[in-house]
Amino acid sequence: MSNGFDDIPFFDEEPAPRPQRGGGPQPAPLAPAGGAFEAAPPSPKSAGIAARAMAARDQHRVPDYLSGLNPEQREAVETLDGPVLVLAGAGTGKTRVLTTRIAHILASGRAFPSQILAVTFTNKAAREMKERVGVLVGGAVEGMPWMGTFHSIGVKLLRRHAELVGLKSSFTILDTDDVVRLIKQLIQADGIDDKRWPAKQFAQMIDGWKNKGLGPAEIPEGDARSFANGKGRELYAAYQARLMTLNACDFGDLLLHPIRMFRTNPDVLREYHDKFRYILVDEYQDTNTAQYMWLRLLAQRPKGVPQNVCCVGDDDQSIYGWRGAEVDNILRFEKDFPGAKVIKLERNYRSTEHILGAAAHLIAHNEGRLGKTLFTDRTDPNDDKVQVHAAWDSEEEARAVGEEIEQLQRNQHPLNNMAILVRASFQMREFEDRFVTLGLNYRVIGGPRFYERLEIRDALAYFRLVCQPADDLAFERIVNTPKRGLGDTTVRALHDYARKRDIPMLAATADIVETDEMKPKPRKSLFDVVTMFQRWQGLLETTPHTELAETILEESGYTDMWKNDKSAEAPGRLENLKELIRSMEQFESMRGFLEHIALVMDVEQNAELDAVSIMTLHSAKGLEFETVFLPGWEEGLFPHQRALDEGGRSGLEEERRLAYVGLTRAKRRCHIWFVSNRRIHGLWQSTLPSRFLDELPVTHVEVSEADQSYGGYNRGGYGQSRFDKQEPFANTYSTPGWKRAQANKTDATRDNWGNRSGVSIDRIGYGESGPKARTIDGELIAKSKIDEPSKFTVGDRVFHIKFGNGNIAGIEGNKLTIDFDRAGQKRVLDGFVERV
DNA sequence: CTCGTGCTATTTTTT
DNA sequence: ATAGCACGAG
Repeated sequence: MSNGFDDIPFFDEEPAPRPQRGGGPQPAPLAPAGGAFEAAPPSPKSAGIAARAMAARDQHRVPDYLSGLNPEQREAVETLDGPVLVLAGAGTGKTRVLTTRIAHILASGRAFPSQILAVTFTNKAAREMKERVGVLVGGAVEGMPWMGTFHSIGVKLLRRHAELVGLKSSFTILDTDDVVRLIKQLIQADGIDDKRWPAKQFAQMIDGWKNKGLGPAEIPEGDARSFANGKGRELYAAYQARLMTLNACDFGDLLLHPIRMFRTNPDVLREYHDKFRYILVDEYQDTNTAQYMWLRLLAQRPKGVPQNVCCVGDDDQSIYGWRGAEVDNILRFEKDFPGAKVIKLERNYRSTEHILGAAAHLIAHNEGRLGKTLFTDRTDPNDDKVQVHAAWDSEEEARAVGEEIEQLQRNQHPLNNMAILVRASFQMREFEDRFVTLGLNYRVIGGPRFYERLEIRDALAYFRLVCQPADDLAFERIVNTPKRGLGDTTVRALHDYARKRDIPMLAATADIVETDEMKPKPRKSLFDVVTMFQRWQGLLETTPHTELAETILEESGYTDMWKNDKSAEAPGRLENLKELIRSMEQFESMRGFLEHIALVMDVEQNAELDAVSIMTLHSAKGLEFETVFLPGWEEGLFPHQRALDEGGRSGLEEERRLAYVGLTRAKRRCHIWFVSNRRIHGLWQSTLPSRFLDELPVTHVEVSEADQSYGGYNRGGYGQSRFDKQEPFANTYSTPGWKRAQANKTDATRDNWGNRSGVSIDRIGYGESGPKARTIDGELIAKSKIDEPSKFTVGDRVFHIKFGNGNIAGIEGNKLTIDFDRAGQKRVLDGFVERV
């Protein structure tokens, strides 16, 4: 009680009032040394850390939690005053720095837990950070109310100040599905053809604008015109207006409303300036413009007051440009925050030198980097090089990977330490099929998510409507689910009635059943609906929420609907509904539960099972595995054709960063695969090895010729031994396609058929000239394919290695449509056929 | 209103 | 190939 802090509970969300509250420059150290910790409740762990930290400081010794850090990490942790940018390469201990920094701020008494704003992108990252800070500090995370995702913090701000942006504090959060349905209504209401102008596309446009921080008035004229015959802007405005009447926010609003609120209410902003003494941002390279504006508003300080902002990120791992992330944010940090200290973490603790060497050499092909080079001291002659494998087709690829995994398994490697990282999710199927046959456990990460399932969304709509009678989207979703004979006509009538009177649809329904506007049948159904909801609302405060949830699903006939459903998935859906109820148990109320899942759409996986992970490269960011398999390194798939077409050079660079992310996930072993034939959209396409293979350094990479046991590509895994019979095609590397790849590699403008011979297998992945960086020819290749006149003409008789002889039926750039004698009509790349 | 057929799109994903 | 969706018939 002596220092004035003792009465402030350590875990308290709001330790204010603080001595110097009320604006103006703030002295740097807030609490007297030890204040925060002595005020802690009797938690042995936190007291222990605190005591140790303090003791250590008194003795001029390094506190325990700092002692394991390398000098750069320590600098990043200990530079508490002023802006800091930590450029943390993959596997350099980024999370450790962040969490230790928080612990250090707390231990040195610089701030209370509630005065630290720590932002992440995903709930998973937030969860991990909380856990790890908890380990360091001992439970104090409970008292860190401002650690979370941009969105969850946004919600928190908005719930407090909703009225400042014209919302009520009870606003609902709409997810993508709701948004699309709402927009569709608006498009139709406007008499616009919703076939030509899909709601989904417009939802994405709005999302894009919001990512840039643009309201309806601020969007570029061109954008506004490009949708629905120039009605883009009006539609956007109408959408925002509709959200207001619904008292709802979409995800973008969770960022934009706080920004607007801060801009129009400087006094409120100042309150948060006083509050947040330290700001930390994870994965800074992924921030979009709106998040950037949000952050800058909060980070501002009066002149002379240090901006204690610490952003951690890696420009080389920026893989979300396509959804609005601005790498530029990280590149210009020093300009935005003058006097910033930039600390590079380049010492890698994760991977072997071969893996790092390969990754570093690959990423060096990108321009516009801040430039880091990962290194490790750890060199072990037993470490494998990165292995590149070729397979005939994707089926063989899956088979070979399966074999490799079984081999590792026989050598006592847990499946949990292995992952298959694909570029696109359609690639997963083949692996799954194969693993099912082999009886190999696997888990798919990031597939369709629990809360996005139909039955879950339906059930949630019921719950939402009970808690929020004004939630019209929920109403419309379930009013005729299960079927109650309420069709489009009825719902539209309700909708109109509600809009005219400016009341929610449920209320409108309650009104309308009192009248004779409806025919008897729908009227009866509507009456039942209204009665049910009134009953449930009455139970809301009195009945335990899980029990109420069950009641709702029973009484509404929703569970019966699935019980009577004969389809194969019905039992699973019922199971999911049970799971849903179970997951509600850990929440205090139905409202609390709904709030949680609006933001946290994922559900934790069963960690006990020993299984291989299968996921996309995107969802692999931040993870690590002993052994990583990277299949599908082929032109068109990886780098993806669309990234090339739509993103040009920067698209290619983002793909390359993705490759970098993939490689750096591996701790000890990394296997890359490419195939010669892949089925894309149902038809077989011949494929070229990815240009990224050319960009790997010879010193760290080894080409494994497909082993006999795999049936080898030159053994004719497919189509028997056609290869063996065709003289010129002794192996994949002397096919026309491969030759063309070689030709392209050295000179993209060269004749695609540059008939060069003598290409040996040693050349795969790198030229004889060794690992020197080459110019990036992605755009040239992409363009040349379209612009160049084809070497073929319609009607030509051609031979294809897989499909045999046929006649050309059509030509589109380098893609030929061919009527094959035996295989029927196919589309193939011109590089894979020869005139006969 | 419901069911069945035909057409289209098909990278990556969080909140 | 295939799944999801929209439209038209019953």
